[in-house]
Amino acid sequence: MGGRVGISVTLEVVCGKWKGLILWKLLKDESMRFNALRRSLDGNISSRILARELKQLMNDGLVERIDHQTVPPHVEYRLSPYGRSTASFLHAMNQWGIKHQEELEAAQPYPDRAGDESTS
Amino acid sequence: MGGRVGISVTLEVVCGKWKGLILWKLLKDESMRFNALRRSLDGNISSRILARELKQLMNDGLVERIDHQTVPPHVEYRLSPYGRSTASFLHAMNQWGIKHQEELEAAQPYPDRAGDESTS
DNA sequence: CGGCATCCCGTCCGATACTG
DNA sequence: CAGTATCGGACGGGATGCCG
Repeated sequence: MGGRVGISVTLEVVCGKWKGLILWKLLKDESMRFNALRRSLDGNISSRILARELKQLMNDGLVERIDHQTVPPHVEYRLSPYGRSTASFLHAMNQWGIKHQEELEAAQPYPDRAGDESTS
Repeated sequence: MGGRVGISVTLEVVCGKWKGLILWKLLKDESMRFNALRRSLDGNISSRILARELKQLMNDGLVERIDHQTVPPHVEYRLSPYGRSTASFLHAMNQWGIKHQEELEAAQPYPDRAGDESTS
């Protein structure tokens, strides 16, 4: 068929709005605490979503959770050795994304605002 | 912030269940007709979805549409030169996906089907 | 053949509130 | 601080049917 390829697997792991960003962030900073990570991600991911994404990432064996067992809680998240292997395609995606953005700007200096004259 | 990075852009372009697969397919076969492409994708993508994905891909300048203007219709889709540049990260994703699958099998020989009663 | 229209459902994601 | 509970909206994706 051609459908059952590695791409699909990777997509399942990285897809969605946040997973890629989380991995990317964790790839650069050794480990991060829950709320620190949360604030670093554009600042507008809800704790509910972050918790879920993290859980899924842990399920896939990419992220490790270190609970310092203190009060107040101090939990850190970091990439597992295997999680670090995502760097291979994450870097490629990042590079391409940067170039793609330039491409877009070059092709459409003014994103079409059909009808939006704003004469003022 | 750290959120506005290339990754996000790439994710927006490739994310979803099909986009990556479509690009991947088009990357290997020079050009394909609508239904041929459709059948090659695991066989179960609806024409509605394929049409939409293709449209979005064209919007992003990655895919070109060649209409032979014949009756019955003969339309072909192919990657634009820029679309071919996605190979950079697509290959990386594919490689990783293949390895990740092995990793999963090694770790969990029997994927848990918890809650899957399917009483039918 | 290559689509578009309609209906529908499940998931993704976010806001808000609350707990240990 | 590090989550969980609940609600609701938006969107992705599929089934079916029809049209040029």
